[in-house]
Amino acid sequence: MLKFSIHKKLEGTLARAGEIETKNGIIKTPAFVVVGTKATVKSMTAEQIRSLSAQVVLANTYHLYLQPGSDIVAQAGGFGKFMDWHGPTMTDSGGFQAFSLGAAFGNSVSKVATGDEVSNISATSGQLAKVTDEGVMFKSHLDGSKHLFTPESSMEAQWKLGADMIFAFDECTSPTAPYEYQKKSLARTYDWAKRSLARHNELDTDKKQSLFAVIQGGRFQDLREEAARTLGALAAGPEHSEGFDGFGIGGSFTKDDIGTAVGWVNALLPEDKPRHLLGIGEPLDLFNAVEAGCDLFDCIAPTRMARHGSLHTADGRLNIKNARFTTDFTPIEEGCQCYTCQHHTRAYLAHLFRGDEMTASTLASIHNLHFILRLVEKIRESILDDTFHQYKKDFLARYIKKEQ
RNA sequence: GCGUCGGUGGUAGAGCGGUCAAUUACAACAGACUGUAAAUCUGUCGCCUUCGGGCUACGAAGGUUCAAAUCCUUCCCGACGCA
Repeated sequence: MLKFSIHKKLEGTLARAGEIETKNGIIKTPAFVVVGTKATVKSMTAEQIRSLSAQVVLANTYHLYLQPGSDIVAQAGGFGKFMDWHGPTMTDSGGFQAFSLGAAFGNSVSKVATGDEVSNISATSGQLAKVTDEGVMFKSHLDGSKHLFTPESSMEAQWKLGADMIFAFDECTSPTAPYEYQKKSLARTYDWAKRSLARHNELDTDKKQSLFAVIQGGRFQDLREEAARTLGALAAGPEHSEGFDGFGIGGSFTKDDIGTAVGWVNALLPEDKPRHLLGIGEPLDLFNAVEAGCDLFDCIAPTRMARHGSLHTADGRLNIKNARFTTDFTPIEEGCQCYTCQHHTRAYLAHLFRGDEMTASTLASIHNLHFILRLVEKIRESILDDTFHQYKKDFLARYIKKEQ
């Protein structure tokens, strides 16, 4: 069971800086959670993750359940030990795969909406996930075999995976889902949260794991607020220790309303519980979400972008594969303290990418994770010393739109 | 010297009379990516364009045909075989 303490609140906003204490260490919040879906941060060793001063690693239940199997991970002593990560850990419930393998499958719909999506829940061709009130029927993307995930089975799998913080099984809806569907789905996610909590309490009698409920509701204020109120009421408290230890905020927003919509939720959630914004990790979004009261963020963006050659700099992202970098013998970013920038040039990275060398992914991931981890660290410091607004303004003035 | 088979866009390699500016792959040039179906995916890729189309192209030069990368002749180049 975790302890969460708030050290400083930023006046006039919902932002706060604090600490989460887990049995495997302390997380200074706001914090960026590194994603290691299959008990590995793609292309990186645990030692490299440590060297970045990452605080927490999140793995995915769906993936580890399928391969190598939850029992094997349990035998290994949990996914953290399995991968040689001894700090705090989290697992996602598999709920996101209801979206990524379901409504999103083959539909070029992404988690962050543009706002122009057409409401649509009928495009079901080739989907690998089907949602019912009981749970989600997955067709494994690995071998096509069928697997039913329920709130109960997700809790059981996450129990075996052994993370410090786990998530209730939820339905992550598509940005294209209309209001009526979001409303119906929200009721289901609420029901699943209660089922998750019940099963979690049966399994975790020693309070080893902390369970986060997930707030859904799409882009609709009334649904988001309803979810925050109803699930917030189930938070653990002095007289009710078997409640939720934190909250995840999931589902879809547009980039523009990410701050405001998250704020609707956090204004209503119990203040003394950590809030994890699921799957968000671009600089602008991080600033807005912190300001709207979020404490934790996980995102695949830094590592996936890195593997695809898109690298963060203070002046925006650059595509290292562009022709202009083939003879650029400066670091990705002048002054960057990451291993990659301390030892290698843009030209070298460009060469590794063009040659499809595996080291390209590693070096690029080190850089992007360093960039995002340091960014969130600096955001935290700026809350503590009351310079958040200035820092946000200065950072974004350079980062947004400016091309190198 | 004789014979056989070949010479196609940056590369490899399809096409073998019209539907061919020419399949495909790679390379190249750009773009996308937010709880990882992702070391992935998308677009462009002869020149010009008012995006309708126009022009020049399949070793070179001629020729046959309404029509040629595709057929014929000669030449040049390459591989192999025989001398």
